[in-house]
Amino acid sequence: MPLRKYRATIKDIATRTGVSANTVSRTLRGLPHIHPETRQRILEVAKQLNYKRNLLARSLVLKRTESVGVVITDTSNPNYSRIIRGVEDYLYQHNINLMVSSSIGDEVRERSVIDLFLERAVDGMIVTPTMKSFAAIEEIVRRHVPLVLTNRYFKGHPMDAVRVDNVNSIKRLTHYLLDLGHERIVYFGGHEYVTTAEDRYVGYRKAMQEARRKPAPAVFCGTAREPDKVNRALVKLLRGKSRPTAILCYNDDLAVEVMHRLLDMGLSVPEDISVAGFDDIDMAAMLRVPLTTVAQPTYLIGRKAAELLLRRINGDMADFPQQILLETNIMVRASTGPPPAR
Amino acid sequence: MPLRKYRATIKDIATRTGVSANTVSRTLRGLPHIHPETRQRILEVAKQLNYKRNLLARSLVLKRTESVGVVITDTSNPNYSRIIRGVEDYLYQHNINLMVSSSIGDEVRERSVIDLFLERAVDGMIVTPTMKSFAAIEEIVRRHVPLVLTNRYFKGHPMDAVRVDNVNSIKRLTHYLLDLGHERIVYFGGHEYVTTAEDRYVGYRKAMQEARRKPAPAVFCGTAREPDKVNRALVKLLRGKSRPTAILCYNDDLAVEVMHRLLDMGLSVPEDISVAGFDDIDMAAMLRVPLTTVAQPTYLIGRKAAELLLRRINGDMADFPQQILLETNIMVRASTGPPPAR
DNA sequence: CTGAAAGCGCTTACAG
DNA sequence: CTGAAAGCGCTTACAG
Repeated sequence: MPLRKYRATIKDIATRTGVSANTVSRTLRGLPHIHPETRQRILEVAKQLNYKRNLLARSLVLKRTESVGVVITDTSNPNYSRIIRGVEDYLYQHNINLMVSSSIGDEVRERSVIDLFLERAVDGMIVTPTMKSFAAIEEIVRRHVPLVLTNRYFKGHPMDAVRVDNVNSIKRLTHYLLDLGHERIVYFGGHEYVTTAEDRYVGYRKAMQEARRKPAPAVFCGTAREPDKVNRALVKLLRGKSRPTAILCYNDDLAVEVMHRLLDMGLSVPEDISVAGFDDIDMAAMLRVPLTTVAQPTYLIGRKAAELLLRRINGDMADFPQQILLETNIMVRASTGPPPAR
Repeated sequence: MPLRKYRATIKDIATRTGVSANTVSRTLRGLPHIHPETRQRILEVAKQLNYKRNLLARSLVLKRTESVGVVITDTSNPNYSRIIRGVEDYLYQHNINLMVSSSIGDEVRERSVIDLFLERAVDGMIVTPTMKSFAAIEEIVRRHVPLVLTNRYFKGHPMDAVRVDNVNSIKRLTHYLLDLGHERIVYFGGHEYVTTAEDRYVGYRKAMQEARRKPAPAVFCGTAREPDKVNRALVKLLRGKSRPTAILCYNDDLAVEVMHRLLDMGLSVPEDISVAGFDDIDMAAMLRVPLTTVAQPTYLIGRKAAELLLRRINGDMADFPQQILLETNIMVRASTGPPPAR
């Protein structure tokens, strides 16, 4: 049994001031045509009762909640929490509340948190889809609730999205390795159903083709959260007849894992094998062997997504669907170098 | 102008089914005493209209929003975002929405986000106070909105709180250093108005006193976000007549900063000087010199806070005010060792 | 400049 | 088993 909290209402102020609720409401909202004395009395009583408006009631009539929902893979992962912070800072300026939920890459949880946001009548959503199902996303669209995707996107479903150009980023990174003299470069890790992993593989292939090298098949062996799978794939890769001289990892978490495995095996990075990642996580520069990687503007992704979403919420549908691609930076560090001499 | 979204209501279902709104409502909530045929018709129409309940309206009458607000220093900092994730996972099981806001250590922003949560009528809040003012927190209490603090607390204001025992944790860490033979140990960094920093200094002093060593004055020189201040303090410390053989840093971010400065100066860690931190951030184990530190159960702090908060929201005031102290772990790594021989 | 009434989409007694 | 009415705390036309 919840404790009964007293909360002054507009009506309370009205009766104590001897005016109507209408007048109180208009005064509180700063609308004109209120007699100065009336206004002052109302304001005084409001303060005295410690009045705070009830946004619930307001939202119900306005059909606008001034709240936005973010569904993201994992709120505790800095790659995502920085996006959240970017969203948050922008929304804060507009007095809009932010609800967050982690999908943890699980389509059931994804569906469930999206449904709850829908029931809660958020004005819009920003989501990094799990990509395991389109149903939940489709439901948002069907209900005409403004939606901006981040990081990933669905092919053949034109929707607003903010992300980096994964294809091009990895292409540049691959060219950098090619220029160092590498020939046997492998794309390693990630899930093929996630567009980021797929796009990165595409970028790698493009670079290889441009350099007239034969691309190697991608090793979609999962993420750092599945270390056993990753390890098996890595061992297999190294045992193959033509061992790669460079490994492009799906992301930094994986690259850290891979690099440490290699070092544990007694190999040297980058002397025996170069390793590169994606994300530029905090520890990348601090590692025993600082990691070459691609820096994503995560905070900015969040901010841009929030900006676009608010435009949509306010009815501005210009350039729909809009794909905002943000710039990445190749951070060259010690984990990559020329291939070993033959 | 927001686009007009169509949304089926209970009334829509009622008219199309030829029953009253009451009956629809009771059916949808799974209450008994509904004729099976009526129920089925209602359920069918609801599905057909793609009905989703409007939690806003529900909350208004129930005086319960099934939402909770979290105010934390910085949602993008893993030390905090893991707390959020702990809160989130627990709330998810109870179908409660989570709103988050960063105070960024700024009392104005803190006040403002708390006020918005209050207007939004959250059922309760979890906050890591900035400690720069008590007013915002007091407002929550005054309105009888359930509140659980995390990490920090206000002296002389008994409130529910979940945190680690900073005093004891640092005491143990200091004893470990004393046992290694250190005599000149310094507590470094943080702000004196933050209870965590203060408590850590107290813990250090206690250990020193127990070992009959003279505690050194704390160097409250701020956090890693104020690198210049920190650096000046560090240089001054090292130039002093009795240079410390070990530095206990307020947190890991600071310890990383300090350690790298020392290495840059050509000093060896831990041969010339030992360095320890607090938090066990991800990179701590991966650094060039892996960092000795205190691991906090951040996820669990969030989870426990959420558990306690839900109990309070449900009217269970047992053991109020409750102070939940969670266990820490001293992670001994390479950044600490015996002091240099004289 | 101000008020009475209706309504947002639900739930809750109260009848029948 | 079902319905009519009132009400949650606001805002919005509409009068005056």
